[in-house]
Amino acid sequence: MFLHVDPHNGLAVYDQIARQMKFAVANGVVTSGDLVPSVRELARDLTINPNTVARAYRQLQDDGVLQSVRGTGLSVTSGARKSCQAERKRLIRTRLRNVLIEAHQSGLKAKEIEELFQAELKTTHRKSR
Amino acid sequence: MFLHVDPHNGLAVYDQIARQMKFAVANGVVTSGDLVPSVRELARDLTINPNTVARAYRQLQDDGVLQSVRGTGLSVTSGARKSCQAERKRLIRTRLRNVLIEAHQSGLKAKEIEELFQAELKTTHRKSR
Amino acid sequence: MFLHVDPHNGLAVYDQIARQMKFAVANGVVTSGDLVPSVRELARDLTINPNTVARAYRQLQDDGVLQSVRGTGLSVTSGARKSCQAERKRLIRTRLRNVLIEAHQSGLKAKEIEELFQAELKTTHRKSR
Amino acid sequence: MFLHVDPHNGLAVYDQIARQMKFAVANGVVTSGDLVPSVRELARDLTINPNTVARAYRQLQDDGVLQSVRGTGLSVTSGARKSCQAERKRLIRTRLRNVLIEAHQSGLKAKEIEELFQAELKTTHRKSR
DNA sequence: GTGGTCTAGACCACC
DNA sequence: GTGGTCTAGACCACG
Repeated sequence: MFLHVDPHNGLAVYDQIARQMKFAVANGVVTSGDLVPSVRELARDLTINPNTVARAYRQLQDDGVLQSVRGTGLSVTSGARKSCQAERKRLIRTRLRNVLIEAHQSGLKAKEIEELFQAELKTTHRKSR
Repeated sequence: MFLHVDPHNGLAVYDQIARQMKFAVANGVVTSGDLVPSVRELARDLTINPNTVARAYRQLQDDGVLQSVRGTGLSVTSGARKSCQAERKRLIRTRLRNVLIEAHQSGLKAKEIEELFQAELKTTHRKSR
Repeated sequence: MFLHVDPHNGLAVYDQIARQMKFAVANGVVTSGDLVPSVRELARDLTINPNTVARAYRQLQDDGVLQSVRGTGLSVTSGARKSCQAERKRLIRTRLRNVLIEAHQSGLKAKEIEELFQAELKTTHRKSR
Repeated sequence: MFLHVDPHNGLAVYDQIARQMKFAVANGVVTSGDLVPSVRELARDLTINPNTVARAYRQLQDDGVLQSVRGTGLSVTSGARKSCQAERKRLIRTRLRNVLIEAHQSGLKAKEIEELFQAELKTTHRKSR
């Protein structure tokens, strides 16, 4: 199973599940039509409360990532991959903007923040060429 | 007064106060030895409960930014500016790294993320020459 | 329950709770992963206000002794025992030094203070063989 | 002037004055019959509120260390030195006992606490032979 | 059920 | 006037 959860990390457990599921969809780990694990099964695997899994799945349905297949379970929707990738990129852009805004307010010059960026970029993307 | 607060911000009010105060210290808006507004005065100005202000100030004491002067009020500690600036920079670096890590995991190439960065940098730092 | 509190103690109630909790952790009365009593339960047992307990627990979180498990309660962190023991020993050494410094300034000779020490040691450690 | 005061040190300012005065009396820095500085003068020297000095002097009168000399000021009482020395010794004994009690509760063996004591004693009393 | 936050109002010691 | 502590009661998100 590609999901793992940490009750100590500050983020709500249901949110961790939803995010990781979207991540998995965006990266093609699960694709359109795939059935996701049942609420009970996933709850057992992660040793968490089934209500929590149900809540995560409900949110994923609200976000159009999952759809219920009557009598069978929940499956990944057809347009899910594209929308998850788009949401992901949007999210990253927003967070990047927020960091830059704060950096600006802190008095960091464009040059300084760019140096920081290049340094971090090297460490995070070093193997991605 | 240099502080303003939004109860619908998602962030706890006491935390907003503490952060903005550290920000003000880092930028020299208030300097070592200055008395910060009294608990009651600030609570009145922000129309919030004095306990909430007190909690923010208590946290700032725990963080070594403020110190109590008995019967007089709370003053900014001597080393506060440097430590606040350092904390601020550290915070920004960490957040920047987190965004880049997530971008990397999302499959964005170094080139793509750099384009995003340059675009956002222009909008946030346009007036900082 | 291993906690008891005296409102007339001079020490703040929330501080008494925090200290005794650290004490309990240091001595292994509660160990890593254990859930501490809930805020409401402990408040009821000690017949004090839940906010006071919450404040004690918040401080213990700040000190890295407790961590919150969302929707479940507060648990003792993994490294807590060692850090609590270390803090405890450090505290005792400091207080001992302060007493000796004051004794020295008061003009007590090493011999006199040692007699005092031996006398008190007998009464406090008589059963510790 | 042999008195100095720190508003940041946690202890009440009036208490700092009273303690230091008793200390000075115990050590013979000021002796029976000596006039202590007037409230106004001392307040000016320490740049603190005269009320605070007055409170310290009032407590010293209550403790029998100072007495008012009509139209002249406050002088050190005749038995002050002995009583201050006695109080000082009593205070030290109490604090020493408290440290030992806590050490005992922390599980330190008599041998360990004695080692700590001897080590600290060397550093504090090294020049007092 | 759990903790987290906030409000309201009270009392204290200190300057 | 100042901060520090405590009580009481409310609302929220989470599991």
